[in-house]
Amino acid sequence: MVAERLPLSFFSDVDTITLAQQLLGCVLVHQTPEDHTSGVIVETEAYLTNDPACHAYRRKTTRNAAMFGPAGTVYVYQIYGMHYCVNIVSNNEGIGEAVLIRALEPKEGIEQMQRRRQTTDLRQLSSGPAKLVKALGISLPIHNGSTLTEGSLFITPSVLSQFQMVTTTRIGITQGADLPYRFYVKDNAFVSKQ
DNA sequence: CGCACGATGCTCT
DNA sequence: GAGCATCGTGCGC
Repeated sequence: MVAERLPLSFFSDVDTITLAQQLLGCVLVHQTPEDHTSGVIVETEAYLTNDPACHAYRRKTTRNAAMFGPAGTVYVYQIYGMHYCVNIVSNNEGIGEAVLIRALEPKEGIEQMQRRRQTTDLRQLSSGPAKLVKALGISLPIHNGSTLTEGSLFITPSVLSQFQMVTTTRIGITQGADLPYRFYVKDNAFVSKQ
């Protein structure tokens, strides 16, 4: 049984905070002819256009250009010189908002993920925004600016029938640190930080 | 166990 | 030139 990609309307018909909440339980998939890895999204953060922590807060630049694309666009950026993080762009074209994917529960292609992450510890495979990018083999040149309705990186519907969601402030930022824009699946072992 | 810190390079000021 | 939506290690308790 192969789950279908979520349609564009899943990303375009809701505001950014709602999308961040509704992405919990959905499955992020990287599928190429030689590779199939995936994980259940268990932690997200919303970044809004009027939010000082948002990369698109000031203006459109080379780095953040993908954030201004239509909902369902992929935004990948490099952080601390050595890591990469992946976002799902939300809201209308021209408005720089997105949802950061912060943690996955490993689902398919676990051996491949273990090779990429150089660890067999399932808890360490994708329990952080840069960890999951490495585990799934997401790359900036290939995926930044791509669309979830086409291409090798996509999202399929929720596999969690019922769960409790926890809302907190976001992790690792100084600006906008008091905003309650982080969401995660309660008691899930793969959330980056309870 | 938890906390502190260094790695490392690009982007924007 | 400063700062960064992180991670892994190393040390102290």
